[in-house]
Amino acid sequence: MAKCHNWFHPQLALLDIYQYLQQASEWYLPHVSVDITIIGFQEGTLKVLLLDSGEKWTLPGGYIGKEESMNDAAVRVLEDRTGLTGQYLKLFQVFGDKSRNFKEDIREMFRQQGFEWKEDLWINDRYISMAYYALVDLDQVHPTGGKMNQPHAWHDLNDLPPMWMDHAQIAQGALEQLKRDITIEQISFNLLPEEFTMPQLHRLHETILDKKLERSRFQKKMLALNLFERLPKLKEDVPHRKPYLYRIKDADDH
Amino acid sequence: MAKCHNWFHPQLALLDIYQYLQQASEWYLPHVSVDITIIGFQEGTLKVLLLDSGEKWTLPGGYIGKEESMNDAAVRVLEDRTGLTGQYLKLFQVFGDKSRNFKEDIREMFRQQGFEWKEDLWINDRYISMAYYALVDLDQVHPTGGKMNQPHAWHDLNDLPPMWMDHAQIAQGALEQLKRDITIEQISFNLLPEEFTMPQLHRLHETILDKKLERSRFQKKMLALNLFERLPKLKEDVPHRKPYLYRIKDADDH
DNA sequence: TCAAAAGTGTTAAATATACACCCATGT
DNA sequence: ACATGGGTGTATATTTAACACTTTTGA
Repeated sequence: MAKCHNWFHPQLALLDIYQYLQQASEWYLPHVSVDITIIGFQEGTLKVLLLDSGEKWTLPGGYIGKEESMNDAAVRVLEDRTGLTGQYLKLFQVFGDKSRNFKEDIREMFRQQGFEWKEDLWINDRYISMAYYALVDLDQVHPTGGKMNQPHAWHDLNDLPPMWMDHAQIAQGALEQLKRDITIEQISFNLLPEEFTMPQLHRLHETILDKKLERSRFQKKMLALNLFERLPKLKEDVPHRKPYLYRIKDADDH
Repeated sequence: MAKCHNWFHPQLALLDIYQYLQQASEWYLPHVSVDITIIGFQEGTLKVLLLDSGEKWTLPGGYIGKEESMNDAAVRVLEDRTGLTGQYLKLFQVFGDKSRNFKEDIREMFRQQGFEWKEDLWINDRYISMAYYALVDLDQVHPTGGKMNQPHAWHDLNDLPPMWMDHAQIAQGALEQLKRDITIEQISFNLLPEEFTMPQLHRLHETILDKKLERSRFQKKMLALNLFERLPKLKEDVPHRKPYLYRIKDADDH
């Protein structure tokens, strides 16, 4: 269920790996992968969930089953990594360059892990990546590392570590798409807890767009959308005047 | 070079067809196709270039070569059909449903054409469609029917004939994307001749968005963009006062 | 000379912007 | 009481919308 460059785990025996690759090439569509930029928001910065693959990091990804719809594959991969369903998830771009393969990276990884590398391995193929981004409430996520229990961590989306292939570019593309999207439709609340305050939403938008937004105007514009309903006040943990809590209005009926 | 359901031509001998299918499965990535909604504008209505495949019509399409970038494949298909390069061309959606195959349609077509149908034909597979739309100056296009010289025709985009599979849905999606796109970026002029008038552009936007746009405001907004430069007047063929001609300013340098 | 289409201007409404003011809370 | 952050109001600028007026042209 993991991606071409994420399928292994140190504990796996040699046999298991080649067995897994054999099975995968039977179950999945060849030459097509799904990569997800899972975005969270914590302590005033945007985070992205990455997997540790040795020297470099990768986006969580997977393949599309031969009997599986593309979107279902994306939902499956996201759930596998975060344990969450029903999250905001959107295909935002397709990376289809002919030279897009992980051959050299995989060879290096095999060398590091002491596996025998073969030219005709399924995962050496050229892949078209279906690039999704997902918005999650970071505090709700308990990353599992997927079925393979891979090492993983939240990284600053604006300060990415060395990443494989074009994965840094994909994550960057996700951020740019997110910037465009929140100026048109109201989706940003997916990054916040179910109950949130306007100052929180305000800081979130400033962080995503990376620019100052006038406080008064932002609040009025958001409330004028008539999408949120006000609840009693927020108490705990805030040092000064307690802001109102809001949540999305009638999320189910429309 | 043609699409799974468009690859044949009545003149082709039986041998040629199976030979072609054999070659195609060697040259192209499996399970992935490229379909293009080629949009033109004529006599106040939006047109789309369709191929005649017997009972139903299809969008022009093709496959991605194993050594070819996805976008290059789209450019190639578009040029094959229209003889044009450098047109506005954009991936707008991916259709990845698991049940997306042409099995029954192909069987019916084979029956009509008197070919022997086989269960394991390459073209019976499930396909993920990379859906592009292209904007062309209809008067510049001399549709060739592609390398296969298939029958083809311009159809009204708002009054589509019976089409294969989800091709009507794809064309509809292209139109909806175009509506969204022209409200944000100025791309509509790609549907007009190189030199055009503001009334032409005005009618074009009204047609695409399917609603009245106030004439005065539209003209001022367009000119305020500072994207067009005014030329001498349009003469011939117009019945009343002759409008100014415009063209895009500095199309090359920016 | 008149109707139709094109080009431009003028005013009112709606929105965006900037900033001011008051409220609640912890120190 | 005062500094900080939150909530709201008000004056101004900008943009959008509606419509009026003038010009050109063919019938």
